[in-house]
Amino acid sequence: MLKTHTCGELRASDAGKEVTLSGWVNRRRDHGGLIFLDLRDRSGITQITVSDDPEGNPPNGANPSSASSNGNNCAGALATASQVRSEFVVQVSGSVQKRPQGFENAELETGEIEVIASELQILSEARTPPFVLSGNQGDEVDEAVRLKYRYLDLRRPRLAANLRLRHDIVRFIRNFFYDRDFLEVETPILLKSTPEGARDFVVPSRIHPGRFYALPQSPQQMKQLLMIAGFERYFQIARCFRDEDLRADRQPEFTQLDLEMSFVEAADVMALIEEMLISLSAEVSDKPIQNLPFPVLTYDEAMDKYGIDRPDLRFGLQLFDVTELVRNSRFGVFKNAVAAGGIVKGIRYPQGAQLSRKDIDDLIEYVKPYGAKGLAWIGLTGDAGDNGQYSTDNLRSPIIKFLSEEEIAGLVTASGAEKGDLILLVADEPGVTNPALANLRLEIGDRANLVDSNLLAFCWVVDFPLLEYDSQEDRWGAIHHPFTSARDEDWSILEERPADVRAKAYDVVLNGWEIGGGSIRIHRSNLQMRMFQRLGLSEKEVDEQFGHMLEAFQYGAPPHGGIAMGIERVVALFADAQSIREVMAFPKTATGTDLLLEAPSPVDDDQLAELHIAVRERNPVKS
RNA sequence: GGGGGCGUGGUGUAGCGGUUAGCAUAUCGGCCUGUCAAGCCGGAGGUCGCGGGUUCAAAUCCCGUCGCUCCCGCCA
Repeated sequence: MLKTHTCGELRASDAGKEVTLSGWVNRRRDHGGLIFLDLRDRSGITQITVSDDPEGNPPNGANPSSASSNGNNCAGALATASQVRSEFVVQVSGSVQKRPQGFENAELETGEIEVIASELQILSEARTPPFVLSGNQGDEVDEAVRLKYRYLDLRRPRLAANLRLRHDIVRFIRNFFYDRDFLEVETPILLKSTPEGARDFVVPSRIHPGRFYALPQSPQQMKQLLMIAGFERYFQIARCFRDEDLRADRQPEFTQLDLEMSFVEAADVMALIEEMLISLSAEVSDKPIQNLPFPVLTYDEAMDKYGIDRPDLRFGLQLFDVTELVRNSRFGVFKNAVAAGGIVKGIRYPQGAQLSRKDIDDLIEYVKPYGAKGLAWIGLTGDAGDNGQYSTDNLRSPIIKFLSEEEIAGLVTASGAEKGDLILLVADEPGVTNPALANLRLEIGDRANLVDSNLLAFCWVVDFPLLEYDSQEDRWGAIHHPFTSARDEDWSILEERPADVRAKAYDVVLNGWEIGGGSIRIHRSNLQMRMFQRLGLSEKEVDEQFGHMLEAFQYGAPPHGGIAMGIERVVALFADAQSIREVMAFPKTATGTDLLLEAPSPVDDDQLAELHIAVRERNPVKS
């Protein structure tokens, strides 16, 4: 070994030891005849002190010792140290010394000691890095630069800590399921394309011209087949691929904790995952869990109170519904929206009544991407009268003149607003009103500083609808996936009232991020067939695409269900990262490129020919 | 597919119609024995993403394009 100790382990109790360390030069502080090197390896940083004085010099020249030579090479080490630059890889031998009193560094684990170098050897020189790797300055650097030099970015303490945290989390998860008798099984990466769900990444077959494999969006079918195979408890840390547009929390390839269990009901899977998440949180985080056991919301409750199926419960500000109150309002925006089948909901902005017109306009702009045409707003600038009601004098609002006293009173009551608060309202179809207010709620939480970032607010969302109508394709589609079972009592209305069928599905949410979702599956082939038909697949299509599943269900399929959790999202939440890229070693950009490898890239014509592929130019050059 | 933001020495930024394109940091050289964002002195480094246009004059205004990013659609 080129080192006897790591750069993170030496303490005052090691004083006097002769050690050899190897690592990267984090920083150099050159005082001429005295040079300090901060030597970094993955375990930490140790200060190396290099001078031409082999005894190690007391501070401030209080006791200048003679430059006696005792056979080591301090002068050589000093000369080498003056050559050394940031990120050089060096090997140092020397003696561990307690630092002189007053010169300890409390910032460093090893800050009580320093290594007085007797030998210093450059193992590898380094070009000047494109950005500063020590400290946190690199956080400000353009992400494109960081991605191109990802191997340098990963030397930075924050990124390195994120990957270590990810390792700790995955190790914890594996051990948790090993201990509970789960079998870890690897499933294929080369699978079969199916039309349901996300767009597939596709791999051409050389041996079978014109045919393609698909990369797994998740190992869904394989894990169900493993249940039919009798394994009863399966899990896998599985790589998944989805060819869809990306976001801060979505990458084209990502990792799931995928698991499946036989002879269970939803409550069994939920209890197990809840236990896992509770102990995982205790293991890797100092933050307390806000509510135990995890609150369970139905989908309808979540949409009603938060406008979204993944509510951030770290703060209140529930939405309120005033559709009935304003159904016959003189205010046309409300009345017309309701008449058109829409809803009118709102949210309270605590102490928002005095926001500037610009701030309010910003909120209106904020809501527009979600389709809302605007925000109606009422500021409670003054006090309520003796009767508890607000008069026009004590309100600030462009719409007040359109509202009756009853409507104003009703709005104030429904919102729970008090003096100084601002009421914000959206009137539109539910598919616009809810997302607009849900995101507005987050924005208000942020602006009004209502979010306690030191909390872990887990919750379950259950009773999802099984199906949703796809107006573009004019058919019903599975919200979760086509193997999800309806609740037993709802099978009878699958054909007649598909919108009302609830699924045996459950999502687990942490601080407003959906970190996992699962369901109890259909395990009987006749019900699965009914489901496929409900989704509008012809018998031929079912046979071609899912025939193997239906056939498998005919050979003794146990009742089963499971869940999948997004590892990157979990790690990002525990790491306080804004993007899952921050917890991946080599992530791709928002357009799916790899700036380090420069992928995707063209391939040789020969290679294409072998795969029976012809590339069609997107914009043919006109000759 | 759509919308917003950003793009100026290596990095982070100021400048937003006429500047010698400023600052910080990194970098290079010199001095320096107690620093830990070391300090002090000095130097080098920019065709302002790219292309086109407007103008006497463009980093600055306009159009296009490329890249990064956030969001909508999409993501069972």
